[in-house]
Amino acid sequence: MELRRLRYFLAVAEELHFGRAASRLEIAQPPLSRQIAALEAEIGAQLFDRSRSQIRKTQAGEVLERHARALVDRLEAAYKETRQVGEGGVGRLRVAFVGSASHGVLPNLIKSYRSFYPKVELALSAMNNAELHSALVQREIDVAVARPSLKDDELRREPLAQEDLILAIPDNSELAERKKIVFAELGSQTFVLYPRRPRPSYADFVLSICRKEGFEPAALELAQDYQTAISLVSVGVGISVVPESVSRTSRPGVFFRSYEGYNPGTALTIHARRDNQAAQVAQFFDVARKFRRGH
Amino acid sequence: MELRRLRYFLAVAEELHFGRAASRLEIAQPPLSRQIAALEAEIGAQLFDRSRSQIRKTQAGEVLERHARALVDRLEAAYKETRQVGEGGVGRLRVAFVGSASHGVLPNLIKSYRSFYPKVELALSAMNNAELHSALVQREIDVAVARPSLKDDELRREPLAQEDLILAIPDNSELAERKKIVFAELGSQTFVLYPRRPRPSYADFVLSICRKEGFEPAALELAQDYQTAISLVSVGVGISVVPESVSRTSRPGVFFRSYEGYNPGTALTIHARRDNQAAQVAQFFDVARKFRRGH
DNA sequence: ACCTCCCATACCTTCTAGGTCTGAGGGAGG
DNA sequence: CCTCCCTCAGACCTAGAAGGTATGGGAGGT
Repeated sequence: MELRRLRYFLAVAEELHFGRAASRLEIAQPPLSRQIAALEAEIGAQLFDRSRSQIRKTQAGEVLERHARALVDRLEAAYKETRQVGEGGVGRLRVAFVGSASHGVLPNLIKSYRSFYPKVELALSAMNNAELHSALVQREIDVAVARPSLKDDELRREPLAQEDLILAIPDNSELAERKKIVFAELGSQTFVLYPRRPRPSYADFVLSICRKEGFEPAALELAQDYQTAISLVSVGVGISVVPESVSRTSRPGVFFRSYEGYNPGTALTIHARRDNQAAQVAQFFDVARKFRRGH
Repeated sequence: MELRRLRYFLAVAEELHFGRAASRLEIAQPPLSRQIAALEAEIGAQLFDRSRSQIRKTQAGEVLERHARALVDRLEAAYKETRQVGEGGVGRLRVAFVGSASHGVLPNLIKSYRSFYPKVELALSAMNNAELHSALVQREIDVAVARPSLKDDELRREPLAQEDLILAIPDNSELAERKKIVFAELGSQTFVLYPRRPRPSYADFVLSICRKEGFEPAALELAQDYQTAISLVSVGVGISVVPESVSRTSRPGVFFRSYEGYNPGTALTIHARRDNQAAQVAQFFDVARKFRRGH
């Protein structure tokens, strides 16, 4: 059951002449005769009629020829496809990102990657930082775009973007009327934040700004993710501290306003398992690097 | 591009463990590692991630696995089908016969063969002796049923049936009224015969009976084949000498009558090229032999 | 009857796959 | 933190399969 014999068989089936088939295969004629004989023994059927000067295929030979041709072609195609997947030109890349990344540079990065590698199927999903980390560890995703980053020595990381913080304010809030907003004066507001675990969380980060500005928020409201948080703001539950890029998408019921005061900004970082050697991942990182330079 | 490597690859892909895969393949582990490495080099893509204690397939590995499984299965199926065709259980058998054989033992022989080898596809066609011969030589058919036989040392032959001759008479002929018909008294009749070439032909054979009975027919009418001849009889053109078995099928306008006089009978013989070693042919001859004994 | 063509056999050579031993590297447990 | 163990890979040798050359035998053609 070796493919060499099928290839030899096909050569003979096409030439109907052992000598010519052998020279086409660049071997001598006797080894070819032996290989065909061995194939016939292995299959248990005569493949050629050699009784005359002109040899011809038997019925069994005709049947095998059809199959063999399809098999050899298909094997070649399989090798080719496998190689292409290995090189990263085709395949699949599973990317997950924090919800608040979906308005800034990420969509452009995705577009850019897609134009470089149009045959790579992208599986996109939104998660919070904790879910991103576990999905990476479980190998459910290949690339995670986290804010600001995930702490794990198993992961390689690459900064993607740095941006200022701004406030998201309900449009019925008196804050919306003010000309300028000073962060230190927000002590009486309700702050919409995300879950505090795992630490250090984005919530801790925001609270550290409050502390720096000299107050603890009067009230907190926790949302599971960015989408929920911005919805709570839009219905007037409270204000939220968000990356500047989300203001590019306007949303009914929500005003975005910059503020005066401590603004450490926030970063987006892309992550992948160090042991994920897939070409698609390396290429995603390459595109991200180029993208950041151009930005 | 050798199949062995694909089989090895599949074993590793299933076990995800070189040692276990090797023992399943009944080889040692190092040769297996080398073959997989060689396969990866040949394809030009990493197939397994070996960075951790637990091996895992890469994307390329997943792609190749699907293809490889299908390929190995299909090759096995191809070998099996080829073997079966070689053994004659399945395949194709092209049988041609003289038109006058289609009413006697031949239909029963065909039925019998079909019940023994239901998976052999039978291609049946009717020809005259000359066409049978050339079709056999050209390998357009595998088996020829001729009357009485074909003279060619390239052919093996086997008698199938022997039967008496009878007369086919138009129903408006005065002969149809007679109680008994004496062949020697048919000198004034028009005889419907077949072409005289190639010699010796059935026409020569019938004329030799006339000569033996002491006359030359008053007139001859030539038809290309049996079906045409019997049609000419049915419209009153003349009488014809035919094998007894054709009388089993009644035909409007034609009476079949036996006669008194020289009746050498006529034989059906099956033929095949000596160099046609196909199992289906041998099996057809076997069935014919059995059939003749039972008859 | 001889020649020619073509496939098969005999015998030798070469190369590839398999075996054994061993080392390197990571993970787990003391 | 060190050690042991597990697993894969490299070095080296062996064996077996595939390839090469020389030659024989059978069929067709002249």
